[in-house]
Amino acid sequence: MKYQEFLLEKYNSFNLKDIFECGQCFRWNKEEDNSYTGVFGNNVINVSKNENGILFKGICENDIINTIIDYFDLDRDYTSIKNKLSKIDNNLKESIEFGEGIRILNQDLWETIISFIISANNNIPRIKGIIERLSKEYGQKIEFKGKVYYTFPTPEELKDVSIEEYRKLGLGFRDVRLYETTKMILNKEVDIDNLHNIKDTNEVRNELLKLMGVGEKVADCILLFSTLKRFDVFPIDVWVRRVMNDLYIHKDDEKKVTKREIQELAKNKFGNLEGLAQQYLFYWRREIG
DNA sequence: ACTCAGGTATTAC
DNA sequence: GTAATACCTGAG
Repeated sequence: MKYQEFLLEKYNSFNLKDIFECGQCFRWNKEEDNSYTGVFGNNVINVSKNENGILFKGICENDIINTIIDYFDLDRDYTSIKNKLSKIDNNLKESIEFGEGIRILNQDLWETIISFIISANNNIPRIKGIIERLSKEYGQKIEFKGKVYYTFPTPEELKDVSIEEYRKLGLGFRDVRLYETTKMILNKEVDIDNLHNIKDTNEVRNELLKLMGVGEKVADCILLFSTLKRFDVFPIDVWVRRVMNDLYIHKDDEKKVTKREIQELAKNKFGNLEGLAQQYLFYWRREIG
């Protein structure tokens, strides 16, 4: 646990806003100087861009270089992925030009599960608030630059938290879902460590769906945004439904578009990169309005 | 007062 | 299987 720095000089597909505000994470916040600071694992990292490259600095548990390469998915060739997807059609091409600096982070599976359970039928400011309060109450303290940050609580740290205590943090009806899911994971009723060993995405998905509060959309977000890193899923929320209807389906009422319909279309059009296609389209549509 | 927000669980055909 | 409905909370 010590202060470290890492300057990434050569890079592609790396834009701070695109990465941190494309909807995949909840714990990265913009600073006055336009850098972003976030907590992941036992690390507090500040990321900024300058003429020399991308600068990462902060409190890091292990070697910062390897930590950053892993978390920011730096070994993946996003350029070729974007080229491939851009050829599919002009809509996708435009959305990729808009979000050209997106990278899908390798976020801790447990944290991603809980975060997206909290996201259900909720809005982003409130989701972020709940996650911060949960971390402050049950996580570990880390100090960086005179400010105090808190790690996301582990399953063990939430072991004895009651439904009432969750409710006090403002979780609303999601209190039971956190309580039950934490119990199921601690019991190994669902062995989340083992999920990384399962090849078939649908099989992993079915395991996740056993968790209380994890439905299809949340399961797909977990598959896409966590270390599970499955790109062959297509999370459908209101924005994705809207953009898919407007671009390809053209029904007068987007609520009449079924999930199956969208999923089949996505699979046919985008193939095994559908998850990334979803992310570019989602971000584009949500930002443009 | 009322609607809406990164949906899910439950119940009833 | 598919459709309808309730659900915490806080911001606009």
